Amino acid sequence: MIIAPITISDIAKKSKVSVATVSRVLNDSDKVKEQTKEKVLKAIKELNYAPSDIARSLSRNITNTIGVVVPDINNPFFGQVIKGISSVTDKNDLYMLLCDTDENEQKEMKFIEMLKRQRIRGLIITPTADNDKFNAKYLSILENLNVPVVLLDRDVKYSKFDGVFLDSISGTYDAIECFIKEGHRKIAIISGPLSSKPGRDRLRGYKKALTMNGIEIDDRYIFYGDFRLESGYELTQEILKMEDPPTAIFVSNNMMNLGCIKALTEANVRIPEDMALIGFDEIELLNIMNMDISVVSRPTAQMGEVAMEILLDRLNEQKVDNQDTKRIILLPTLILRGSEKKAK
Amino acid sequence: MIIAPITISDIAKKSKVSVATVSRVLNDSDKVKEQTKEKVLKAIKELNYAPSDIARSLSRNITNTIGVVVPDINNPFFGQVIKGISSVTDKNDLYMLLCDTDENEQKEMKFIEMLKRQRIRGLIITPTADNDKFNAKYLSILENLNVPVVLLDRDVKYSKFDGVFLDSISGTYDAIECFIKEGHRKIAIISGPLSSKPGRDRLRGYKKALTMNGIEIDDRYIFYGDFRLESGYELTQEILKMEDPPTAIFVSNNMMNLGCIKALTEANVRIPEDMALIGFDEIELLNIMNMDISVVSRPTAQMGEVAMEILLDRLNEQKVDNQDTKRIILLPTLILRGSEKKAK
DNA sequence: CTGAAAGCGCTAACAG
DNA sequence: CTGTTAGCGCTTTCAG
Repeated sequence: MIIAPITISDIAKKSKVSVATVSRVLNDSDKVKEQTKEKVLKAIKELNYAPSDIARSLSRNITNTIGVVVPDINNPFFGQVIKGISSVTDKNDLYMLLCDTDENEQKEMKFIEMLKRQRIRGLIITPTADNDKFNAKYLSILENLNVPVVLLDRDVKYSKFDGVFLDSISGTYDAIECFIKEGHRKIAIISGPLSSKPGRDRLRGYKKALTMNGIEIDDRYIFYGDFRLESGYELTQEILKMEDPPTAIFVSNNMMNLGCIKALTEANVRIPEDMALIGFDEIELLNIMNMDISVVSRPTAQMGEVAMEILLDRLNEQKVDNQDTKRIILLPTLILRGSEKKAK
Repeated sequence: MIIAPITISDIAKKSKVSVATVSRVLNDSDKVKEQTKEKVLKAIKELNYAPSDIARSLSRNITNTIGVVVPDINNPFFGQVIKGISSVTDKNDLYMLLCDTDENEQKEMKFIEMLKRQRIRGLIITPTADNDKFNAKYLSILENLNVPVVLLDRDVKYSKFDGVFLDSISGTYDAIECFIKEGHRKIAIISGPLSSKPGRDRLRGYKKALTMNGIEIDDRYIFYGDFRLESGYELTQEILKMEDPPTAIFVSNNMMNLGCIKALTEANVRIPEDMALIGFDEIELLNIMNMDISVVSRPTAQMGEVAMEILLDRLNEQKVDNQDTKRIILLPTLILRGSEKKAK
């Protein structure tokens, strides 16, 4: 189904001026006599004309679309991030080409190449692999885009792209220190996998907080999960079976946190009377259900906004080869709701 | 930051053929001698060339992008829908221009006009206003797009666009009938606002089920909410205060359902021993937390898929003016988890 | 099989 | 102020 749309020359003809003049009123560049301008505007209205951005892009040799590549739209984190990005694109007449990689690296590379053909002006991306392994092919594809790239939440090793990240270490540090101030001494952590940076960082924050507060690190209290609900559930059960159990648990992400809460609830362990708890990331439902769990909260929408603003700056830059990488590291907020308390 | 990308003529020059030939190997149209083809391919690889989709679009007078306009990405329903749409676009070399209207009609109209300039080939949209009021301007903007439009979940009055919807009536009907089979006779409904079609339909399904099963409709058991959590919460409190309370409640959407559960929990009303419950729409986290609430479940991702497939069919159609509107009405599924049971 | 050349719809000098 | 014209990067006849 193809319907030839109205073009600029249709307007020119109808209003008896040249296409150049029409173009001028369209971009209100130069001066156009008020009278002719009105004629043109009238024709535009009558024919219901909308200029073709694609012709314009070709002619100007620049588009107004940016690419956004995320691993999973259904993850509330990315939903928020996209909202944040949109809020900036909306104000700047930019379009968002959205790709959902499903955490699939192959798909991701394909998307990036598609976006290159679309001549996106810039890219905001959360790479699928938060990998340590150096992926030369991946990096070269990204670099071959030849447009500014802003990383979001996940880094790409050996790259010098701009990025917006979160300081996991300090978030965890604050949480643990809060436990300590409450009087807890035996504090467990359900950590993420050490192969991921957030996993490592959160564990690091935990250790640092203990050390700085003169509490010895006890390996028995360190548990390694995989960020999925089940592991939070199982590890919590293990914790409950310990001979000398902790009085507080820090859980490194929201899914494991749910698993942990599930295990505690099933075992009739009251929070915080029997076990104090702080988790990483909000869980909206818990708040709704009046379950007051303290969390380290990330400014998600803001991450999207900031990423887009960095990108915008790059787009407006004059120098082609600005080498100074902009890396913004946002701080999470510790939100206390009582679950961190220590029984007297 | 602008870097002139490699063009087709760079390739032509480097491989010493004409641009026409390069174009041919790019589209593997016509026959190209194997040998020259290889030369060209080699040059493409070496220069890391990617053809410009926008130049191609202009020349072919057709793009490969479709517009998707939703009211709120953060609503899990639309997240799923987008996944469904993506699954089809991915396979068909189509790009998705995504717009989030924030339930704002002005924004929505602006987006549609932007999409027109982008010369999208088709549009999938969930209109902001599920309105009865006839909005001539809105309709004309949509029609002026001059591309196939597929409505998703919400209808536009007096339009003849294709669409994918959900049969709310039958979903609710099944739920209520299930209550009745369990032995419930006093069944309440927390309905949505009657100004919305889903609101009306769900109430209609409720009434129909009662009538068909010879149970008189008792207006005291009909409560009107606004689809938001608070109203579910408050109305449930009202229900609990009734002199002759129902033994079962049907709640018309997920947010009100949460509110209802919250109220029941706070009042120590056990589900289903003290009050049976079925809600409309899944709430993922309830399942995770082992809260077994029966629901009428919508095939969300499938709605997106189907919508995109309808659109695809339209794009491939020969006739420009195919008048037969395609309207698919999907059936929800009643998922029983025990919360519908009647105490003996 | 391959090249020349006209256009796709618009912008941007360059004249006038 | 306004018109003419040469592209933007690609596809697509039309010849050869």
